[in-house]
Amino acid sequence: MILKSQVEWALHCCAILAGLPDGSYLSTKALAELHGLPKEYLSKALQSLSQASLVETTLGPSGGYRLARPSSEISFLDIVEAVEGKARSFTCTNIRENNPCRPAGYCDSKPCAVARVMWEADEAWRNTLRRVRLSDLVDTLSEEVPPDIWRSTFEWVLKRAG
Amino acid sequence: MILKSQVEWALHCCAILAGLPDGSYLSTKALAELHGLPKEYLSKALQSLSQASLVETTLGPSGGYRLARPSSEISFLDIVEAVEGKARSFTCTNIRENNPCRPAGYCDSKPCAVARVMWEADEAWRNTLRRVRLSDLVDTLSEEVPPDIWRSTFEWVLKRAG
DNA sequence: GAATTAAGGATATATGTTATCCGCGAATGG
DNA sequence: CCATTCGCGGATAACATATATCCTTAATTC
Repeated sequence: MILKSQVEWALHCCAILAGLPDGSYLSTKALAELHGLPKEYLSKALQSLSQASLVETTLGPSGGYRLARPSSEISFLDIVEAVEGKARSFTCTNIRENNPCRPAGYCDSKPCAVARVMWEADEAWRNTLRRVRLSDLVDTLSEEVPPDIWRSTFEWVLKRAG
Repeated sequence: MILKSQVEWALHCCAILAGLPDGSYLSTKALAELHGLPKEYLSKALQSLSQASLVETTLGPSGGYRLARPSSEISFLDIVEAVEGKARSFTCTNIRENNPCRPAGYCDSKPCAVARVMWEADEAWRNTLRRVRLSDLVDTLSEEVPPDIWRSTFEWVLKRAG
């Protein structure tokens, strides 16, 4: 059970977009260069964010991406689910139905007890991600990243933002 | 991010093994028939349980598997990790190191803030699974599965247990 | 000694992830 | 108006992992 690397990419990109001044956009090219990622493939992750309405886009030179709403209203779960999908990590194939001791056509009233536990764990995972906002990440980064790196990074970004 | 179907298989098999009388074993063949699963491939899942010392085995006719300890001392997490591995679902590739604004050779004091959140969610998932014991599953099943199916299933199993 | 079992290696197939390339239409700037 | 820049989506390929089967070996039972 391993998340796509696109999840990591999307989270880092959103953290950068959160620091953009209002009304400006940042292109895939800039985001790819900043993180050392393959531009074409990163583009797929950003398209996922766009389809989930987490970001807005504009075309042409000086076009690119910006957040569709304040970073305090975007959760980790929003971003993770946009890229990874909303499907649960455990899929129940109902193997209890193969039990040869079952009467034919017997119908279960509840989902399988095994699945219920696995889904509960899945919910715990999602709840943790739901409680963390993108703005929390930005706060943490602004505390932990050395001020000179933080500053020069956003100078680098602003030079490329449209 | 999807768990292997072997996780589902292992959990169901352990639930059956938990109902075996002391000292008896149940073979891969019986477990595969009971759940309608491919015998050879299910065998790989059971081997994982064996390597994790969750079950004990014996060879020859009337051989097979039994739990290595009481079902109250085996957690869902034990079984899931035996099959799925203990690696975290999120792997941090440290793309912050690719930031062109970083001084060469700069070393981070902490793991990436993005990774820390993702790992926290992973821990929440694991904690949920850690808190549920195999004996809890058996309790739930014995309440929910209709008594006649429950009984006939274990008659079926006992007929094949060595 | 014959049958049965778990264990593990080798191999094949299917699916999913990672990645690249291309063409389209929209927007920008000259 | 035109060349460039962009997001978007489709097609495709390389690679890894999951799923599945087959076979051999050694241990055990009867």
